[in-house]
Amino acid sequence: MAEQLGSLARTHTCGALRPTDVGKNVVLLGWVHRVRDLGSLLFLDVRDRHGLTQVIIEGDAALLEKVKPIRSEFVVAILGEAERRSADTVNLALPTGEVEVRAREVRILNEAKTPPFSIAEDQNVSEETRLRYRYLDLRRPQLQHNLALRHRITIALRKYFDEQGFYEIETPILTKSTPEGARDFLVPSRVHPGEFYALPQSPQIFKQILMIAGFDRYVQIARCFRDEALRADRQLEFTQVDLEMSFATEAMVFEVVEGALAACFQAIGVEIPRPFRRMPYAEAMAKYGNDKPDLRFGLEIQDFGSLFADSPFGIFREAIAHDGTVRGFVIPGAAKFSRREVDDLVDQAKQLGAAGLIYARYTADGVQVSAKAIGDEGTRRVLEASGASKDDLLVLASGAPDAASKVLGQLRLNVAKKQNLIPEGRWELTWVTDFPLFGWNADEKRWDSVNHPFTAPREEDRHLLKSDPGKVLAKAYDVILNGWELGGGSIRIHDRETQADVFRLLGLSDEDARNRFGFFLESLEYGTPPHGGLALGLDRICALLAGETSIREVIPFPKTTQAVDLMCNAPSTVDPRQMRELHIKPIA
RNA sequence: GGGGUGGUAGUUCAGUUGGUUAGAACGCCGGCCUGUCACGCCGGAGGCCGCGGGUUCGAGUCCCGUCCACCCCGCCA
Repeated sequence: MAEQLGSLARTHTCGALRPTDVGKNVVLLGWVHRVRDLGSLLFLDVRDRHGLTQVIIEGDAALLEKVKPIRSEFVVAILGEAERRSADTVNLALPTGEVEVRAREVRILNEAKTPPFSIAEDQNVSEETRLRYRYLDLRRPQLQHNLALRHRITIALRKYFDEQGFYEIETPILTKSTPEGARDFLVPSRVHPGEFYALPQSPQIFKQILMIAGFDRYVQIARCFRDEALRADRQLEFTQVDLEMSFATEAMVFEVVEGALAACFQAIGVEIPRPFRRMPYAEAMAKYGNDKPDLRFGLEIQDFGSLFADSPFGIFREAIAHDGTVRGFVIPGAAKFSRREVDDLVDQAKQLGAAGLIYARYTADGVQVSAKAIGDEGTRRVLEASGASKDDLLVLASGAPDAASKVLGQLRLNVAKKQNLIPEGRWELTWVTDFPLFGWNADEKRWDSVNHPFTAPREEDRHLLKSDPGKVLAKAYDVILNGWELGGGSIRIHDRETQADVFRLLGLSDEDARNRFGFFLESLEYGTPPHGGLALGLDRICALLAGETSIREVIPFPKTTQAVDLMCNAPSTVDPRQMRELHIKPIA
């Protein structure tokens, strides 16, 4: 049934024809977008990724008979002549709308089953169906546009980094497992029974070794793998724009990365102001309860600890007496919240782990507070300090400073979303700097790296390494866009002793360290330049710039939150022979 | 592992306090139509109400379990 392409070559894409092409003999190759059959007059809209062209079939009974079975998504070749449309039939909605192709011959190159959802209609389809028929979803304008944008961003980055003197260098996909950090994906070795490769969580060690090797500036668009829970902004495999620079200071990394992101924004025609804002980690945690603050809206968290040290409200007084504090934020216009709405806020706070949530507001004849013991005077004082107007609602939580801010920070995001306080089309970029180097792991009673174990401490904090590790701040930084972590990095440790000190603090014995990173520790001793870098999440950049809320919309073949590829049905069982060859056996 | 939202025709959805034969739109199939472009008009087919139990005279609707998709927490150096 299907006819042959033969030596037929397209003369124009489906988005190309203009009035200047009128009179030309053309060959179009593409998919049938829509058929409009008017009896002895029939229109075909033919589509490819470049656009849509109207084809007219008229006055040729044999041809009309031949095209009769054509349905949406058939693949066709159109041979005909480009004609100007009469003034009353031009379609200004189409770039090709001033012309049409009068078909002389139509070849049906392939038929198509009726697709489970329409490519031509812009209808909502459940993500499950879209993922199962991803090849059809990819034909639709949204993903066509998103992947085109991703291409432009990727090209812009490669061009930018080349201009900045970076070499693009590849690193292994089959590499060595390093037990800290995310769960590794393991690949059993056939040649070495019982041994495994790991897929890289990031090319971290390799890029540092490239600095030791003298490559000075390295960049890679690197696939990374982490066997962790999936989210809207996290997939098992994702793409990092990984970079590293020798003799780099934090300021140098910031400048290079700001230029790279500016190049990305140019792909959507947006000029972003530079330099970006910088915010110490401690400030981000205090004001936004979060190390990736969304700065598109206010609702900043304020500290009211000093107002409640002698409060008649025991819960606040006690919190302060035990190194805690009272924090809160103002919800604009929320004074009119009903009992039910404020109860909902309190419930949310409790769900987020708060012991409770107190709210306060002005009323027609004074003030109101949900904890009577605070009293009118105390309520008036805190409302005044918060800057709340008579239309606003103040919410308060007490506890350890970070814990209180964390709950309020999450509540802040919920409220902003629900109250529609997040403006469209705003781009709020910021660096978050001065992360702590270590975090206390209460479960295992030891220090963990907040970033990774190769992150350098700030010089002024080095003396605290042994005496007070929790106070040591790192030369580490994240770059944040609209509440998403776009990337993070650090200046690295480049001397053997500091690296050994850090490993010791992390509870890694010399032997453990040797087993896991021995080759790397050894390499540090052969002339390592000071160096640092960062990795950007390419999927996240593309998603945000495409206006999407999930990176699945910029990844051609993503997995579900249950880590399944619904199109090819991976993962799946394998032939027992394959497993035997790999010396492995399922235990469940 | 925990919390939440959803699952009814190919698709997107509606379906009342549990009560006749489960509806709509688009799509699909057939017919008519010479200027359509979301063509129009006429006719038609299409349902394991996610799956399994239970309550009931009677379940799409109520209860329990389970599966799938999505969002969030934990997790993600």
